[in-house]
Amino acid sequence: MDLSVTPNDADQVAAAILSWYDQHGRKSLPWQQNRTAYKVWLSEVMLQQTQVNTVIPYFENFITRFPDVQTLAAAGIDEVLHLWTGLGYYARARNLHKCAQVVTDKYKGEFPEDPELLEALPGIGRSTAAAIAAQAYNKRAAILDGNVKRFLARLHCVPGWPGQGNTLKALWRLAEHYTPQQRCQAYTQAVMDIGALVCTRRNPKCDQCPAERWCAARLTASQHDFPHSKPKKTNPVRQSTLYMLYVPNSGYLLLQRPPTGIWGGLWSLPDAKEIKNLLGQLPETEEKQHLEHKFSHFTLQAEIHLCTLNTQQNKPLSLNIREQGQRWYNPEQPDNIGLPGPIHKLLHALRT
DNA sequence: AAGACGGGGTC
DNA sequence: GACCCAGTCTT
Repeated sequence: MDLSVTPNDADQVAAAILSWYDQHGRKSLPWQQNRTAYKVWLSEVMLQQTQVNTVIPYFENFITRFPDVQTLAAAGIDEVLHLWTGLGYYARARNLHKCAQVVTDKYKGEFPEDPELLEALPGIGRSTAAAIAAQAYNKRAAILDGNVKRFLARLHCVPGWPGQGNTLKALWRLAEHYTPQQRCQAYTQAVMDIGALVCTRRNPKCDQCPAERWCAARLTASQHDFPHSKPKKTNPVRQSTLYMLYVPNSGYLLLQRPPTGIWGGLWSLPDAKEIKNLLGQLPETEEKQHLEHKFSHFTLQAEIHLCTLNTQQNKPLSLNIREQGQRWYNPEQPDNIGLPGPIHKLLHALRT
């Protein structure tokens, strides 16, 4: 690893990056128009582990429904999760909502400028705090997202994969090293753009890169070796049984999942144990479907039991359904609630 | 320090 | 089908 850098190098590299940004950088992303800290924050949280093109429609929907942080703070979590459905990592949506409330109550609706204060807010870590400080307030703060990690790992041939402690430490050191005192808003956008558009994972366009002349990987033709990829392990398979319990004139029974864990806070189908708790017994299965869904860390295989409960049998259920965390869902008139993608698909595939 | 947490895009 | 992505939080 080549960490033999001098301040002079950093100034030159940053100047080249800024010059590249003026010519080629992205300046018309939705959150760059009429820029506010609220928009920057919302986009940055959405962009955690999610790519720009996926985020754009979600961002537009959120801004339309929640034009400012107070409106978002005042909304119900169910509606926030509903608009978030499909983005994944639903803890982000819960933290987003909580953060909006803290900013509204504690900061009178104005996001703080200090990265340390920003990082103390729910859902804002070191990189996102820096991104908000730099992009919304043009303060000097170093970011280190996936794009910047790849760019810096190549620039200095940093060994290891970015999940490793030492690797991350080296990358943060480099990120701090190159971040300039001036024009930090443009610089942070520039390094992200370079990572996304030029220093891509495969087929990097080194001839278009403003840092080509300083890049250790380019010099040794080892761009494809950096950053090292995460050691892979085989994903386990988890099996479960889920019930699509239909009650005429009511809909399908959904239960809200716990706030943490898979599909946290979202509404999903009950499993056999939950059905038994509610009905005292398992209803007769009319039809079975198979569901397979791959998560990043395991594969879910579920057997879906389709059941219909007639009105005479469902007395106890009718009473219990008033409990919190239980609801009927009518696909014909869907509620604005958070539904996991595969569950939404199941509930709406029946209309044949 | 390591693992949990999603769904979509890409090749 | 494998791999990756504008990270953060929990243990």
